[in-house]
Amino acid sequence: MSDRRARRKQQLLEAAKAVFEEKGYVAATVDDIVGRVDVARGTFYLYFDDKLAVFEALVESFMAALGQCIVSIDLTPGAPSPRDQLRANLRRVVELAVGDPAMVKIALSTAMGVDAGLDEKLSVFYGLLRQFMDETLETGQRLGIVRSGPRGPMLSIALGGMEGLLLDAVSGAVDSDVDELVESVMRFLESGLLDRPRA
Amino acid sequence: MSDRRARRKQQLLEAAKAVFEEKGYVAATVDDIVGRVDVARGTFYLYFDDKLAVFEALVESFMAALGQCIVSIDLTPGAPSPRDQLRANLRRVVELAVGDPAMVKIALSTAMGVDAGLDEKLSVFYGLLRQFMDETLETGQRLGIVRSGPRGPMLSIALGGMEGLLLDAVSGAVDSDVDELVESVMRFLESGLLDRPRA
Amino acid sequence: MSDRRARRKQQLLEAAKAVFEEKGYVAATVDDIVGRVDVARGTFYLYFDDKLAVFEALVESFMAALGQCIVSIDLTPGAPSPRDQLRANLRRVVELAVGDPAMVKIALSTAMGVDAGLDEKLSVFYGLLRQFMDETLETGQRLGIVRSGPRGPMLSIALGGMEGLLLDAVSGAVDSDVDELVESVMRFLESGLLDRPRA
Amino acid sequence: MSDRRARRKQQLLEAAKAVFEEKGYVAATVDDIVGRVDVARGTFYLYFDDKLAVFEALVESFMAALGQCIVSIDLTPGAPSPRDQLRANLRRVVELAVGDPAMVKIALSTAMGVDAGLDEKLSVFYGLLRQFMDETLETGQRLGIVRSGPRGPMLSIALGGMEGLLLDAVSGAVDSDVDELVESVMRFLESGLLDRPRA
DNA sequence: CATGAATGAGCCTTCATTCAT
DNA sequence: GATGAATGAAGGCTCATTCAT
Repeated sequence: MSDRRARRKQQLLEAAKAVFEEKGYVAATVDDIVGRVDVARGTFYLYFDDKLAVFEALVESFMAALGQCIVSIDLTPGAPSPRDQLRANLRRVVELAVGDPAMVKIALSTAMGVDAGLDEKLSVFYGLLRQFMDETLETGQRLGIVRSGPRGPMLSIALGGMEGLLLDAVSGAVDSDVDELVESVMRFLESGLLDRPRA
Repeated sequence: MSDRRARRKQQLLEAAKAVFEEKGYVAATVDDIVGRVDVARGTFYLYFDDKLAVFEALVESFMAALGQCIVSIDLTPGAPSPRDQLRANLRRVVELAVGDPAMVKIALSTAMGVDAGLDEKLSVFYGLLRQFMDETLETGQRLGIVRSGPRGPMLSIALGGMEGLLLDAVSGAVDSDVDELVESVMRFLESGLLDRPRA
Repeated sequence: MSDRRARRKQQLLEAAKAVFEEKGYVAATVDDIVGRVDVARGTFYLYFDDKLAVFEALVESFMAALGQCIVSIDLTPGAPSPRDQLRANLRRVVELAVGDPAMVKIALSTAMGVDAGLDEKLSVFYGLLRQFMDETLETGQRLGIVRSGPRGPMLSIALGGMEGLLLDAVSGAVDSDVDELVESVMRFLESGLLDRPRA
Repeated sequence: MSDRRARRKQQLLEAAKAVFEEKGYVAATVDDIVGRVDVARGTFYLYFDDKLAVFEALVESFMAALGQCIVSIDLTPGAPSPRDQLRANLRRVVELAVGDPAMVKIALSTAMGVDAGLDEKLSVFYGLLRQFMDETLETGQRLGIVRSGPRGPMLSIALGGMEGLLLDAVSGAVDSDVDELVESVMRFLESGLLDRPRA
């Protein structure tokens, strides 16, 4: 039954996720993974070509989910304000992250440098994300919603800031309440960290 | 001949830095390192206990340098404004990073998850950095220089943002002009990304 | 349903023959075989004890067929000349070989060294063949049809020569016209390769 | 010292030769090989890239030696008769074979089908050998030394016959006296197996 | 009869580390 | 100090074979 197969594959994916989170990709062994599901080593290879394949499956599906969270700002009259749409995007991303802490750690701390092929895919993904955000920012600048100035550093800081916040949230360094996280980011985007500089 | 020893050790450290940057800690082999210095494999072990030791030496010295960059805000009358002191701190960090791109990549992309012992040390370092910044922020809030509100998320975003910016700078995604990088961060801290929300 | 069984078994035998020819015994997998018949892996084991069993079945049936091709020289008066009987033997062997090129390749290139048990059986078969030929040669020598001298090397060369010719025929290195092959061998047996040595 | 290395490599080559002869390439394990020399498994990989590499080294050096045995027939006046030169070629080949029985078994029974790359090299070698012999035969035919007729089958039979004889010689099925082996082949080449057919 | 998921022994290969020279 | 040959633990992967359905 393909049902059985699907279940087994899911078990292996989850076991792999846990193992990768705990030990990192390289230290993780196929034995660790199958040990968690209590199946033989060979079984693993019935479902994945090799160790890298599970890792890729995990990261890619997470990246796909992340991609789903982010939708273009709708500028048609009657649509919610860009600010609210941005907040909605943020909220979806934060919810995704908070709902799958292990994947956040895996994707953000161990995914790069694991394999040339995967690195390439991740780079492409990050590149697309960055480009998408860049276009959004450009539109925002035209509309006077986003402060003017070179967008490159803004993007790097904003994306890095999100990564930092999410990582700290899932690792318990900051409270992982979705509303609070979203508002924190919004405040940072809106007013930065320092109080209004005089003049 | 302690001079000779020191030079050899330095050669090995630099070779290791280059190799770690190129291949990541795990994929890097002791052979790669000694091959660059054109020295026998056994020689490596005359200078370092094991592979992890070089890595730690590199990361720790970088962390130490980083620690030197950051000095407490001097509130005595007559000292430069806190804003200028913050900017000076930032500038030192950015200069350090831009001056040693390889270490930035190593410390920020491959350092975590490599080894339990190293992870611990890094955590401690990050924890101290975070705590120091937290106290700084607290002072800032008391003085009305830093916007009020929970500091945890602010810290996570700010530190993550710095990481993101520095990584993108050393990898060429954004221009690595020190002044521009410093000003970008300052603007982000001062006004965020979005323009003044109306009302 | 013993008919159905027989058909299935035949399908598997033919699939195995093709796979063994292409990849050799060791590289061939049970999966390759069942994949060709589009049958599940377990099914294979309903018809054969193990991988070696199919191989043996193939080789043994080929050896049996080969054995059928070779009949003792009939010396009764009125029988065809020994030369013609030899030619007839040869023709049957050549026809068998040309009609089943895959088995020729399998039996002559990959059969030895595969498995101790099979090696034993092959050795026995070759031994019997050799012994039979030896007796035939002896008779021939007594009748003055076969040149005198030690028969061992003659046998080795003649049998090896046949193998070489048949292998080259089925692999396309020499033309595989039955008549031509038979006559080539006859000429070799009758006059060797070199022209009449002078004096 | 490179001396030590050379000795070790030689030991491993000889151990590998023995193992390949006994078990065949595929059944042979690197463990079998190092076990014979009583070194650790890793040591093997200091001298050869992988299991295939030793095998290739063995086969190629044997093929090279074989190539050395065969020299073109010298037709200049005053040179020994072509027949004697042929005999000398034969003798060198036989001596090589008798002096290294294991390699004969390896090269003639297990070398094909082991690896695509090696197969290619062997095919090229056999092809060259065949072509060389073909040219020699052609010259012989022009000079009236070699019987006329299509050379393809003659070559297949002669080469196959040699293989058969050498294999049987090294495996003890026929006496391995060099002179006798050479003369057996010469007789076969000169007069075939059957006695002079009448008329 | 047929299926195909599961098993697990076994092999190849890598590489950090040691140590005799 | 320096060398580099040797070690051997460890892990990825394959595939013949079994067995519950």
